[in-house]
Amino acid sequence: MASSSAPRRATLADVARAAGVSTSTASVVFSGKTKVSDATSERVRATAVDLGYLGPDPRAASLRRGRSGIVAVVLEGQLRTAFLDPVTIPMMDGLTDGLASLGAGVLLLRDEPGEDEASPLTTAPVDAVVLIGCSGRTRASLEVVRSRGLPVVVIEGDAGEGVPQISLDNREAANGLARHIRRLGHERVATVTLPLDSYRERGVVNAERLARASVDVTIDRLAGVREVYPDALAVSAGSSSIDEGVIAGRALLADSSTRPTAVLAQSDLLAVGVIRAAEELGLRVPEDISVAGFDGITLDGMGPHVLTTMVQPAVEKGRAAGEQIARMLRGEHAASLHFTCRFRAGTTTAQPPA
Amino acid sequence: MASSSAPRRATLADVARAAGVSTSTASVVFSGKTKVSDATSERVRATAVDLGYLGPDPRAASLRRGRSGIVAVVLEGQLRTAFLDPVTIPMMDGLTDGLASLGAGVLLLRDEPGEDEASPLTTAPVDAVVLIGCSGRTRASLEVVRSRGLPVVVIEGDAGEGVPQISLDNREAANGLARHIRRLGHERVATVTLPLDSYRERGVVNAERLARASVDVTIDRLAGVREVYPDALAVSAGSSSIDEGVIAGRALLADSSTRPTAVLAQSDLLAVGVIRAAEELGLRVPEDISVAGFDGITLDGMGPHVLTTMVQPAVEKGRAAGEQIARMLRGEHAASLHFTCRFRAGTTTAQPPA
DNA sequence: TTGTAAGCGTTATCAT
DNA sequence: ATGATAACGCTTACAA
Repeated sequence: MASSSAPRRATLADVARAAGVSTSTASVVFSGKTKVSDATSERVRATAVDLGYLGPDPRAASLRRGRSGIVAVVLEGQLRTAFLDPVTIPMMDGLTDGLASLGAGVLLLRDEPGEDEASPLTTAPVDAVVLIGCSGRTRASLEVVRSRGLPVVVIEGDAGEGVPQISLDNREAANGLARHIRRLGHERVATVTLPLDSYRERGVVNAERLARASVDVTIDRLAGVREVYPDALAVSAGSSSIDEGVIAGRALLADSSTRPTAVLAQSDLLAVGVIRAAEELGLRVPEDISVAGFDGITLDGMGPHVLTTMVQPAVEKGRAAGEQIARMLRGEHAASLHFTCRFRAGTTTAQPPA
Repeated sequence: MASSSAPRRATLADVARAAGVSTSTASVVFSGKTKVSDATSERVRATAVDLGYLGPDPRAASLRRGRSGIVAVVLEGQLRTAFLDPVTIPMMDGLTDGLASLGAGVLLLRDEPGEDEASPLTTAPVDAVVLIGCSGRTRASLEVVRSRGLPVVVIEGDAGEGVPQISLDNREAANGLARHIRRLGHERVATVTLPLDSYRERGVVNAERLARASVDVTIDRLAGVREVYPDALAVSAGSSSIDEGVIAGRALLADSSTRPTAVLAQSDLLAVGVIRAAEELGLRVPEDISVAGFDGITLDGMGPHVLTTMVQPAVEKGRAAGEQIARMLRGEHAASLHFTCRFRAGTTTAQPPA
């Protein structure tokens, strides 16, 4: 069918010419932005089919319009790592929702380890950028974004001066959880934290390590607990996962003489791990030991337990980010938004053993 | 600083003029495609800074180049659903890897429920498309993609005529697992399948339901098992998750008179659920009952068990898709690729009880 | 309802 | 090493 030498693709101009109309009319036939008589519309469409015209080229349209309809989301590290965190996915879902009014798609970018100068972020035809978990390497991305003059929103991170951010009441929520534990009568309480920095070292969090910590979420949630239990023993996990929770849980619970009666984990996954570790050691939850989490994710495979936790509005956070982006692209003023967690009493916390 | 009326952004032409060079020279200063004397390069860069030029506009560049550097990935349904499947994430990681040689980013699109005519896929400035799990609604996406004349690769799905696809030896692998079970001496074997279609109904899979099934993965894995155990009882799960595995497991194991000695689950998550159900019922795995999975994902929180399973090369599948896309964009011929699973003997299968 | 015309900001080719 | 020039394919005031 096709001729042998690469036949230049038909363009809107070709169609217009062949149909005997102006390019503007042809354009409008496809965009529907203006009324066109049925007759011409038909004729143009037919000619388009004849010539094998495949519809307006989005690249040309986006140049002309000054919009590509694409918003970049910059995630830390490997996709794998980012999506391991169960709150990421609902958040992304919310984001696509919030962006829906723009009809914008989401371009996934990872912040490259740095050496490579040509970050895709430099050359991607995006209208705006969402930065997630602005820590360490993400700051470099922020620089690129600012130097390109793109609208940007940061989720769970501090981008400083006038960058709208979507934040969570991490300290207050952790504090609330700790108060719940205190109300139950617990006195010996320990906490399992998320990683303190990109090195993700496990172990007891002392003053020195804490001073060097760079992940705000971790710092804030810990601060909230320490407001109630200033001397709570804290151990850091290598990541937010059940396995890490098990490791931390064993470390915390193995020695029955120093064993806490309650453990506050900084994520639900870690909490589940702590529960596993407790069960391994023959401890019953919550009779022998209380465990609370953080996030309020829907956890597959939890069995009969309902985790006591702080439910964070993950979808809403994402949606809010999307909506602020939409505002900025409409030329409106975008604001920082602060979300609060909701306490959920579960079956994993109770009074300490007598 | 900035003047009050919206000051048109500086363009490359502005910079060139102000620096006293041609636009082509200015362009090359930024792209590095040709040698430029240090002197001019410096001057152009300095002028750019002076004028507040933010670098070449990717939208214009992509029109001129005919490339946007973006590849769309179409997922079924909500992001949430797509990413619930633990193989999706490594696959996406592989995909971004495979695409890295192009410097292309990945645009996440969900196949909309249909009514909305203006699918983002119609207007997104993408160079190519990857379709995942081509079932049902995804076919509509395929139509759009073809009518736009975009290069496309399908993962785990049949797009027919000349569309490169990345496939897995689902039937053979399931068969291998079943043979492993038979070698161990099992005779009463049941299987838990993935959903049969988009209705995702749970329950016994009879001939009638099987005839109406539309998900190839499910059909093929079941076929592989039935080659070895033609009469194996099959129950379908509502999704690939631990909770669904528990439900199916209870149904299968509750009645001790009809209880199978081995259960082949079509995914690792389902297998974990079956194991939970077994333990609930006081059955030991693998002493009382053997359980095998499928996928070979790294499963957080599995404890001491190592699942007997077929490890599928998820990352490689994604990478392969990316590489085929890269070939097509270079004008080379792209091929369909077939991947095979690798058997992994774990601790969850053994001889049937005596 | 349709046409005219002026870009959108860049890059590639080919000279010089 | 640099410059002139021609696209790239479309949208949108504005005019008719």
